[in-house]
Amino acid sequence: MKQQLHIKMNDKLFLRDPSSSELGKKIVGNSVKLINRNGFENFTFKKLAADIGTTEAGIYRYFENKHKLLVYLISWYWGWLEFQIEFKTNNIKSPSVKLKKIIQLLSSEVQDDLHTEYIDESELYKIVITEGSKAYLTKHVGEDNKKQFFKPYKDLCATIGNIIQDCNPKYKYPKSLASTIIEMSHFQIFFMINLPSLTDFGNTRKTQDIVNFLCDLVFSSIQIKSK
Amino acid sequence: MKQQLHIKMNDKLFLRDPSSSELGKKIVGNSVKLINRNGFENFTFKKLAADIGTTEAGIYRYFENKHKLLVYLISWYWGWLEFQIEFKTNNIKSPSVKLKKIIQLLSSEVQDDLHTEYIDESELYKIVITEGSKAYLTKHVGEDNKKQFFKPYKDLCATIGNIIQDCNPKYKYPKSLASTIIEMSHFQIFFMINLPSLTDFGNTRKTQDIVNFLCDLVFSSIQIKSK
DNA sequence: TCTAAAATAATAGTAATGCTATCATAAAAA
DNA sequence: TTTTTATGATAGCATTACTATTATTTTAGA
Repeated sequence: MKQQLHIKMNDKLFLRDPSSSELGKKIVGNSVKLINRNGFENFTFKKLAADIGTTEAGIYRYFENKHKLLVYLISWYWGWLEFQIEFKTNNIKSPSVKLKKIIQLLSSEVQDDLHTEYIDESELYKIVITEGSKAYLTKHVGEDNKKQFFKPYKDLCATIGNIIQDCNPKYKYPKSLASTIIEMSHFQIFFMINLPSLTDFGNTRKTQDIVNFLCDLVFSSIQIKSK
Repeated sequence: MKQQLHIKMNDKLFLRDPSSSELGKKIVGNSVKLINRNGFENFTFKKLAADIGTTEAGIYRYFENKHKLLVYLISWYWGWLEFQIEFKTNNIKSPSVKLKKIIQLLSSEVQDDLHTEYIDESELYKIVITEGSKAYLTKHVGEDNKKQFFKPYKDLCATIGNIIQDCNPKYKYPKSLASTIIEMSHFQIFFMINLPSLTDFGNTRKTQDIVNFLCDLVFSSIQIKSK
């Protein structure tokens, strides 16, 4: 039996833990596919229920509403990515090499991680790009934040901020630079694909170009003031 | 009579031009207030109709749906801002001074511009920050883009990109840097207010700090390679 | 193994949302 | 003055976003 990876989730995000049952796993797994196919706005619990052969009410037993499910998915992704980062930068000493690796992980298409059976990370990555910001761009960010819904995102941002600090302890904006890296890695991908004139990568459409852009941005910012 | 400023809008965004009638102006003006109060998700044409004393059907005669109205508002803002930028950087020769001024305009709370009677720009600015990305983060970006819905945004990005080029003709990512400036000026404000730990401005909560951060980011990126 | 608890399925129902259609009236243009 | 155009009033309908009820199945504990 393969080693399974379990991401611990904030239990205020669900009514019943979806990872604890087959139905729950189907809800999460298929929601990823459906949101990807239809977009979050056109995604409904009724369609999801039909898709997995259960009823709307069945899904409401797991998630209060579709926004909580979205936040769950996005949180799951950030938790998973934090783990990936930990794993893949584990033996890197140099903070700048580490930072570069993180930018790469943020900007590159994800392969389905076989250590997680019911979530297809490459599909989830697409959702994070297109729907990710909708998790917090709401009137109720404040309350959601109090309930710690954005902890995995904030943790990742703090991790990256610390590495930036390690690169240059005098740099004044480690956290803002960290959130800029995270957001821009995804936005530039979205723009490159959908509104290419907002980027310099419309012709090549290579994520490597985005990595180069972000590395250039980050390292010129933090090194210019280091000596 | 005061000089009136008219922003020319893409006429595929509406069914009847809202700027051509009192009702239309009320629809646009009050939608800004209502979206701000309730958030875009909880905003409905029914509520808007009640608010301005008309009927739902009345509003549908102007806008096909609330998403088109949102895109209209956001486009209007970008058009208005482009004009502001033109106006306020008019006599500035130095491209880097110009760029700094633009970053300031993007990041600073807007005063209600009295040259536009029915739209409160300071309210609209809040919508642009919280709801702006929802205009394009959809499954139908592609079609919307073909209909030129995002032209004002892309024009502004091109304007900024050109100024960046003027600062340093050798800089490789003028457009991506431009879109980064635009997006980040707003995201950092949103984060500062709602998720302050994602920024370095949680204590001060001054938009000037965001301006400083972005200027630092931009000028170290473009000048490091200039001689 | 029997029993009780918990999870699921099936069905129904309700208020709100996102529209479209119709018709009467009022205002503006020809 | 007539005709077009815009608005107002009302109705209706399919879908969404839920909640509630009951029956049935699965699981866990004694």
